Amino acid sequence: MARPPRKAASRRRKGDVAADEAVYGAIRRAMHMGRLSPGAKLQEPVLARVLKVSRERVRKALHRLVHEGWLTAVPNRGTFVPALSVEEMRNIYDVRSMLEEGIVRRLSREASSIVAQRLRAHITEERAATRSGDRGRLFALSGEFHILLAELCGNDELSKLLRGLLTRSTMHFSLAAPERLHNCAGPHEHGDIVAAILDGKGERASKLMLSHLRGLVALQSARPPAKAVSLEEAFRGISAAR
Amino acid sequence: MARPPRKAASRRRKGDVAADEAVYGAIRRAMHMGRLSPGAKLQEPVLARVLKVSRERVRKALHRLVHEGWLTAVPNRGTFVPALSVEEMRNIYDVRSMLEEGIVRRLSREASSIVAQRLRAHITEERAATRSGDRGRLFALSGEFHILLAELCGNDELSKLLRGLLTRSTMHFSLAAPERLHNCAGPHEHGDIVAAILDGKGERASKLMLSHLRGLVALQSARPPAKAVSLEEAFRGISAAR
DNA sequence: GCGTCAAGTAATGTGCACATTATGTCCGAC
DNA sequence: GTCGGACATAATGTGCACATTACTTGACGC
Repeated sequence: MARPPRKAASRRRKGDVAADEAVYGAIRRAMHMGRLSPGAKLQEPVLARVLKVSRERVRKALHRLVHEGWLTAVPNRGTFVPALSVEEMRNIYDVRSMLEEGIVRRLSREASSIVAQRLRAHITEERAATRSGDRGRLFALSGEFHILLAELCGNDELSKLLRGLLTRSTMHFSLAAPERLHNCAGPHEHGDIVAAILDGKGERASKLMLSHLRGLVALQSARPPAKAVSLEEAFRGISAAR
Repeated sequence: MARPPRKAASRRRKGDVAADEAVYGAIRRAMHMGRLSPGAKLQEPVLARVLKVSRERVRKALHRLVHEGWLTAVPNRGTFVPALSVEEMRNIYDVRSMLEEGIVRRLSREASSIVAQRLRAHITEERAATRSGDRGRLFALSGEFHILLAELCGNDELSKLLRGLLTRSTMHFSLAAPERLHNCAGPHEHGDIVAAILDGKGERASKLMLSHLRGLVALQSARPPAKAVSLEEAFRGISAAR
């Protein structure tokens, strides 16, 4: 016979796959909002108490974040927010350059009407966000532009890879300059790239994208001195309830 | 006071970070040797018994492998060897093309004498392995060639990314055609690419690499019907002891 | 006064027991 | 004979208790 239940069916949900995602998202949000300074230590008991979940769930989320490159783990020491050197950052943008150069080249070669429509719609949204001064929206749109380009290639591997690189890039913007309006130099640069793509000018689009990315690297030079705050403060208003 | 030890210092090693790596490597080796067919289910209790480790350690290794793309996890179902579709494979090679095209272009532009030396040494090794008929060595060298190119660029992010893509590519060679001599069409193709790089012919090197990668995709067309074996047989001779 | 070392404390790491879920099997009804 | 459902079994998922390690505080010796 089957083992008799002891605690008589606790009210916990069945799948609970959403709980992992919630914890993961909460930590990710805190980083994206610039609440965690580079070098900060993410203690499991504290996070478990703040997010109202078990320590094992926090551990799992931290492991995932470490594996994705968001955090750095030191054995028997803990998990930390990485303080990326300028060289690491430059490397990320180098890889992005290679991929995104290929992306705009391909899109310039074979841009369908659907692609053109989605690109133009995105630029329109960016301009609207700029006019209305919606900082958060523009920040998100600026990043999504690069994701959109990758997705329009129809290659899932490509999208996934670039998404990882981009999140790590934009994280540094959040950490370095949360007060900045947007992570990309301006919507008009995106507009120029789109125009070149839709004109079939692959070379020009490629060059514009490369200089655009170079501009982003330059923006990262000045980094504020990163004030340290407690985890309780960092996660104020952020929960795993979602 | 501190909690008194109960079992009086078991003989387990201190760090035990090597144990995780050993389990991870054992599973990875089994896949690389073509012992696990696509669709095979990796059961935690079986692996724990075969590899002589705890189930939690197996779980951790499986989670890592899933996150790296080697395995696929279905909630409450288990972990499986993915049966990659031809489209997924084509996507991987597409991304590889973008990255490796940029790599050879860069190396052609700024190839130092050290780079030249290492490239020539690698080609020499490949030729020696071909002459002596050492299948395993040649197989490994063929893959490492692409890794070497990435590493010579001096970009850690690039190396790491390409390594992930390449292992997934070569895994399919192992799964699809373990009896094949090498995963690349031949060492002479690698030699031609190196020659073009060292001559500073970026365009030619780029075109050679692209056709080389296209050739690899073509090799994958014929896939044998994947006979199913038990995990005990698959891991015969493979242990976590290393 | 300063460096060194030892004990306490709180973190991380891990094995275990239990709950939950899916799968396979058998029996019965139609 | 086949379809449907309930039960048994074995897997996965998770919280908990404990071991181990690192850091901190304090005292002692030089």
